[in-house]
Amino acid sequence: MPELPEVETVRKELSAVLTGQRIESAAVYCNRLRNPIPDSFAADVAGLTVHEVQRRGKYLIILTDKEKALLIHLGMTGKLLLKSKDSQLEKHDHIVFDFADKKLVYNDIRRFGVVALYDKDSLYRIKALREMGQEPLSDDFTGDSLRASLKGRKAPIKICLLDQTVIAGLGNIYVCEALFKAGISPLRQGDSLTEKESELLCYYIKEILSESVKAGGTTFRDYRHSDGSKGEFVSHLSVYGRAGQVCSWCNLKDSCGGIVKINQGGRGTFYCPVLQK
DNA sequence: AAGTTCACCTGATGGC
DNA sequence: TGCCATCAGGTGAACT
Repeated sequence: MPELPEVETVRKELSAVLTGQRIESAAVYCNRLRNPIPDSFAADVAGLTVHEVQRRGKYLIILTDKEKALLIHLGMTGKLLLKSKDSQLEKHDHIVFDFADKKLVYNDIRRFGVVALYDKDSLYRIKALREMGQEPLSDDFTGDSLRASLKGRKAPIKICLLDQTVIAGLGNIYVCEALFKAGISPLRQGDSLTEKESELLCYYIKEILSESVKAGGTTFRDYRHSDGSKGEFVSHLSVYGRAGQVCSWCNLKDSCGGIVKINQGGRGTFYCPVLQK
């Protein structure tokens, strides 16, 4: 579910509400997430004060005092919801953090997410963070750096772009969308992109992600803002979830294309075979 | 090393 | 109505 724009949206919301706030107490209702939550978790986070909410790829990093950091990944169906103190516990609410006048609820239907507390200095020793690729919205992510990280990659470009060690934060929706905008077939070998194509792909990755952040992300099914509302970017999607429809480019050019759905690595890929070569 | 397949989990949807 | 198969925005382990 949540890719970079969705996680960034939640980051901004949590940062605005929780910075400077203290976790009065916490409760774990189900500890079976991707990694089991240790029994000491609730006691360990109680009393920590939020200093800053950061994002790296699809991970949220909540930095607190006492040199601690909460690491959160929303998996496929994770949500972080800010609720009033008197709100009721709902189905799939697994962890509740109580603040002075709010509570932060971690809800996750499929329980593929991650919630863990680390010492600040050990955080970046975690494999996923240590090996994470470039942030696509940073200035040092360029056509050249993208091409360099794709060097020697024989897997399809679609698969490469989903690899978080190649580039951080892209998921199935935005990979499909960026490849469409750049006119590149998802079937192309990763290292087959020319200098010009890498430049174009880099440009559209930045564009699609930043436009989606502006719209508060994409709610295709489960994703929600921290107030429970939906992300508005879904209406801007060109190919994802649009199998059978005529693509906007073909429509403009009056050619006979249609968006098709294929399977790559066990996941759906949407693209226009006429436009994307 | 890098590519591929599969498991993890719940719920929605569609065919019979 | 029920039952079954399939699919879903992610990732990491275990194969080749």
